[in-house]
Amino acid sequence: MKKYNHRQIEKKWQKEWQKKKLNQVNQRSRKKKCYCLVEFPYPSGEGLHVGHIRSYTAMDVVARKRRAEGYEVLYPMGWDAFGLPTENYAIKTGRPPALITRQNINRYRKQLQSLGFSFDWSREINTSDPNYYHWTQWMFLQFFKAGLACKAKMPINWCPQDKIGLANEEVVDGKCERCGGPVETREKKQWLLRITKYADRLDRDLDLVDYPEPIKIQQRNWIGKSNGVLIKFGSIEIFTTRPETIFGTTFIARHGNTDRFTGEYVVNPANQEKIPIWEAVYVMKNVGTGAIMGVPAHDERDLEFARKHNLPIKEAAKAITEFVGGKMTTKYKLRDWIFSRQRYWGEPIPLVWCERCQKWQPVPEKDLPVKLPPVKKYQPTDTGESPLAAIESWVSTKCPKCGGPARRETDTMPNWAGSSWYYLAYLGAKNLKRKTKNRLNFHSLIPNSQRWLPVDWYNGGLEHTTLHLLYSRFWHKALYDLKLAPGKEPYGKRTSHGLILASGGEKMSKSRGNVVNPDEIVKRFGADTLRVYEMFMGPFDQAISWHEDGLIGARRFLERVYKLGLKVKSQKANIKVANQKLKLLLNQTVQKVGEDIEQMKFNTAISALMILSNNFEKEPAVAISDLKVFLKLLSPFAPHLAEEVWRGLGEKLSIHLAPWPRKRQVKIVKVKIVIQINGQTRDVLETAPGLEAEALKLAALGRPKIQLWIKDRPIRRLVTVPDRLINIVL
RNA sequence: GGGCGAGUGGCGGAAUUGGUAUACGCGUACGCCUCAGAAGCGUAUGGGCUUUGCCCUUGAGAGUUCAAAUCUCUCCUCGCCCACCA
Repeated sequence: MKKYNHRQIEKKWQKEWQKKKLNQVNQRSRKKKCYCLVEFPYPSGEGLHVGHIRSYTAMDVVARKRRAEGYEVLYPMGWDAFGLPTENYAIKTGRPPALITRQNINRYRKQLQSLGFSFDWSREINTSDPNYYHWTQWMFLQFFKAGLACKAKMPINWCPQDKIGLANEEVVDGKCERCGGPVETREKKQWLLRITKYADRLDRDLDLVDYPEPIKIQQRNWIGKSNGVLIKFGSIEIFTTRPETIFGTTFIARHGNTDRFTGEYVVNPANQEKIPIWEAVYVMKNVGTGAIMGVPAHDERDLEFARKHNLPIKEAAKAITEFVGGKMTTKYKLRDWIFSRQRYWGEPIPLVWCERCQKWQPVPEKDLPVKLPPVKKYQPTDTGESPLAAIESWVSTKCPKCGGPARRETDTMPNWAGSSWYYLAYLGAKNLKRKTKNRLNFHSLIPNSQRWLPVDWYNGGLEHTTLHLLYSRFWHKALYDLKLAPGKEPYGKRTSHGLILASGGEKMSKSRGNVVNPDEIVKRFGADTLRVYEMFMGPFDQAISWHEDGLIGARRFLERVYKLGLKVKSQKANIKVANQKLKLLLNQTVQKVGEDIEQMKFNTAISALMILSNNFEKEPAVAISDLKVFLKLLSPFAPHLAEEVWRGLGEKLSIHLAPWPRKRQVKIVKVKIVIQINGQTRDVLETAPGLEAEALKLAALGRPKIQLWIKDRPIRRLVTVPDRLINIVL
């Protein structure tokens, strides 16, 4: 075969790797472990997004490097399969969500497999599988029993025309996305998970993990810890972080729908002054105590409010020496996690309401999972309950405690539930499939968790920083307190990828019609080209636009590598030792690629590989061992092509079983020293390294170009940087 | 309103973290190859000029320094996330 035929090559090696089970992890291995995790996709109808590929390729590169470094690597994949779009599609088409989900998953799996990711497919999980949500429900019950779940009235978006509750996403500019009518706020009793109980630990334990600083900051801001003081103004207790400004208080305000004076007054405990009580829109109900002391002299919003309503604005108050009846306290902005949805396509909440006991009773563990019953209509009911409420035979049940008549909870869980513990589920993926699973307890379901947790490296999207990532940390901590999971934190290291935008710089979306289909690219250019392009296109953590032109560059690079393989294979003389320059470059590349992968600077890693292959091309002959080092460095990025060329050189074992190249010390024989005059580069000197400052000075001054610049002006100063630079200041 | 980022050729982007600005790739031009095209290969490619060489150039302006894309300050523009954070 003389031409780089990506279709044939990629299919061949994918089959071979699968047959040899190259990517299956041995959980009991004695080797050092490395758990690499990427956010599992929601199997939507649109198919795999090129953004998924960016994240998955990056971690695939890391996983492959770790294997080559001798680690036992777990790199799993699964499906975050519950969710609103599938349900809405079911409503539209009348087809069961489970069926739609199965079809979407099959498509996603095929797409992911076509890209040659080294996932351990024997551990595939699916959050909508009853074997999976069995345990999501089980964990919810543990939280319920531990007092972490409670029901409370919460506002929801309500469309009076369609008579359904709406997700935030379905409300566009205050209007219902379906009918365009106005959306109201309604109070509804919802299940809450008490994440606020963990606010302090979620904040504090960020010190224990290796997350990028902006992510830590964003989580801290979201949790919103603030130390302040509770002060009573008569019957109203306010929260302030600035107690010293109390003398400047000219009014008290609590949350209201409009700005209005209540007609009531209280006394300022600091100076016994009588001040009015107002209701104000700008005061937030959920922050602090929901009431503030208005200090226009110190707070701009207070000032604005006071101006608008002609309230007195005092000049700067004296510092308070001792405030009256105050109490030091800590408040958080974080709110409890609303855990119910009035929807069909989610995990049923495994509780029943018993009339006789007048209590919510947990479904006994032996009766788990509470399976989603088949329904005819997926529409929410007119009353805003989930479609499950319409199935009387399912709702009506017996109280597990007293045997009396009882009714099932018809709310389901949010999609964040299943994804909160999936890193654990991968460890027990094989057990989840077993028929005997009901006899397992949680500890034997998730084997070796002590050894395999925390996740060593978790890559995902920035948009999940304050939702999934925080929920999952909370879930883990709750499990930890119940002695169900090891360690305080689930994820040791977190990184994030930048968004891939369409070529115009806009978001890719179906409605804009600018979505790039990876299938076509794999077909036309090959999986390796797509992988290399996505790693080369720009800095990994930054948003970047898609440019089809760049694919051509990646493809050309791989074609040249292919040709290089043919050239080396057919060359007559077997070169054993490369020339000095090449040897140095080879070792620099080993170092550069290794370091760049660790820092996720994939674009410069590929660039270094291109420079090396360009240099190989210029040589009349290349040592086979040198080319093999290059191929090994390339193999995490372009696993199929690297394998093909590697085997073509006579190797019997897969390149992916070969060890990562070691750096060798190579003596540097020549350095370029920049000669500057007044900070401007005027000449470059090539010399042996280790030149002393005095010798360098003489060499520099001896250069004719430099002579011309200096003429007879006196040298005021000399600055030298060894083996790098000399600056002559005139 | 708050927070986090980012502004470098025609384009995507490099820059040893203060030490040759524009690596690598795309595009473009010319040449080779070819009956011809495509592909491939080679050379060139920030701008300007009075072109052995010189001057300018990292959003704008100032500052620190022998030396600034990099550090400091002021301003401008763009992206993302959150929200009336007491």
